[in-house]
Amino acid sequence: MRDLYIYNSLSSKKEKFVPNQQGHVGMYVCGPTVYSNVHVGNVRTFMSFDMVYRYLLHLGYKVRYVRNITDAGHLENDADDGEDRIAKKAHLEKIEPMEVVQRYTVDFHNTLNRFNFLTPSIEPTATGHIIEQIEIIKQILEKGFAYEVNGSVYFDVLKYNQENNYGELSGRKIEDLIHNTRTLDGQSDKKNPQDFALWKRADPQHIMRWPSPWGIGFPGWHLECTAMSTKYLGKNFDIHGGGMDLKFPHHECEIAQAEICNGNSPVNTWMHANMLTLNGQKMAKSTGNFILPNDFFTGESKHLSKSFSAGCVRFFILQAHYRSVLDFSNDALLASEKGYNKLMESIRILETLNSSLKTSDFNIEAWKESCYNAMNDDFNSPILIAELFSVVKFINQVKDGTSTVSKEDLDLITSTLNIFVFDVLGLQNMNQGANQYKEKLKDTVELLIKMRAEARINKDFELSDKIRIQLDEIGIQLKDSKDGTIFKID
RNA sequence: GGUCUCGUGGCCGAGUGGCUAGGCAGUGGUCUGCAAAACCAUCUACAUCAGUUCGAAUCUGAUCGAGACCUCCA
Repeated sequence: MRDLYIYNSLSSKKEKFVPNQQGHVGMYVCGPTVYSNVHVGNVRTFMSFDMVYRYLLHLGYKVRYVRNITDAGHLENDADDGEDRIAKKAHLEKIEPMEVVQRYTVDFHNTLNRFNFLTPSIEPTATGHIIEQIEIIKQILEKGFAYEVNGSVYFDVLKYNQENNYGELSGRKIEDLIHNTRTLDGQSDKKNPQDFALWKRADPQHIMRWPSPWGIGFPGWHLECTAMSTKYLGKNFDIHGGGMDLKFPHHECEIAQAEICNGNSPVNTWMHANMLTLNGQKMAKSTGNFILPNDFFTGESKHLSKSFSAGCVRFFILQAHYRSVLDFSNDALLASEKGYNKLMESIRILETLNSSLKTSDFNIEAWKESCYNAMNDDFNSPILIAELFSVVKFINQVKDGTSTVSKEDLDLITSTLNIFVFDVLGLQNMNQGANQYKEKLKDTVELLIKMRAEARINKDFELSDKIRIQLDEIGIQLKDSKDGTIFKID
């Protein structure tokens, strides 16, 4: 099998992926701050890494996939009086911060489950790692790269930059940062605006508070990822992922903290998933320009003309490369839905195909290789999907009798499609989950098909059309072919 | 204002110095009692201008336009 190449944000190049430990991969992905429902943009990022995780697993790697839950420390802004997002929500709703965390963590998991996500190996929380975070702050203070002011501790970015390169990931120069930093009110505690908080003093009214050597307070946002990635994946690990918008300053700060604390660059391959836009603008909670996953299922949104299945949405998202901006629109989703249904339908047809002695001009081995080549080239799911459609066409040709397939190749198509459609892309198999009702429904529809066929033989087209049209209205579509009639349920 | 990315046919989206992904929509055909589905064929492209090259949508420069980050954000 060929090598896997991944685009590394740190070098801005596609690089051959070689894990630290042969056969094992450590991957950390920045998870959500659980202060509100995840929107579709959030889902896209996590889906990108779900696909990465799935493909690495398929390649046979033992992957430790860590995706955190931020349940403390994420401030509204960087000013001294910046409010913790969770605490703010708790104030507003007059409930405990941990009730906020619980509510939206559950929502997060429910949403991802509907989109058929695999569960990460570890899903640690910031509040569960306060001790580890305090230990890191101590080390950074000891090494002289942080300073304490009024019960808060800040990372000294300018000092760090003397020996290291702050901005190496996002391609920024410290001089530009200094020059361009907007002055915010209430930043008096910091020596420089570029410095970032490792620990913040908690005001008496601040409800999220922990004791520390510097007084009662709470950890800074960037710190949790360093603490948890180091704890579970080590001082140097293979892949760190997150949304493009976290590249600066969040990931830059993570690198700085780890460099000082551990003495080396923490991550070999940085991966950044691009934004999902709506009306050409980034989907963001703060601007109100977003749609929630549930809107797809109900269809009740000004942006949607109808409801869409989770599988269809998943297909829509994976039809774009994870590093490209994807613009969401109802029309694009409608087009994807048709393509998705066509793909799924062909998988169903595949089960009914008869093999013959040999396969006519379709090279299954070469096709399979093309699928792997697509994924090995920086997880190019759109190319993979294009390849899948080439076999969809072939399947339909065999069904129509214009092509033939050998038993061996039929098995190879089936196994390869199962790998890429279900294991790698994570598209749900609508054939699965069969139950007694489904079986009975099938028998019922087949009875109607038989009745319609009889009506057609008797040229009673009024009755035959009535059966077909009324079934269609229910959402059951009949498809005639030379070999008889099959049906499809939307 | 600074840094970066992008601008592909009716829509969405790959790709790349010569061999014109794919899906959806359109058109013609096969099939059908009529349809639908499927299959076959087919039409729309590479923002603009200039340069490099035997050859550029792909490289370079300029222009215009869009977006991301610089402040919380997946």
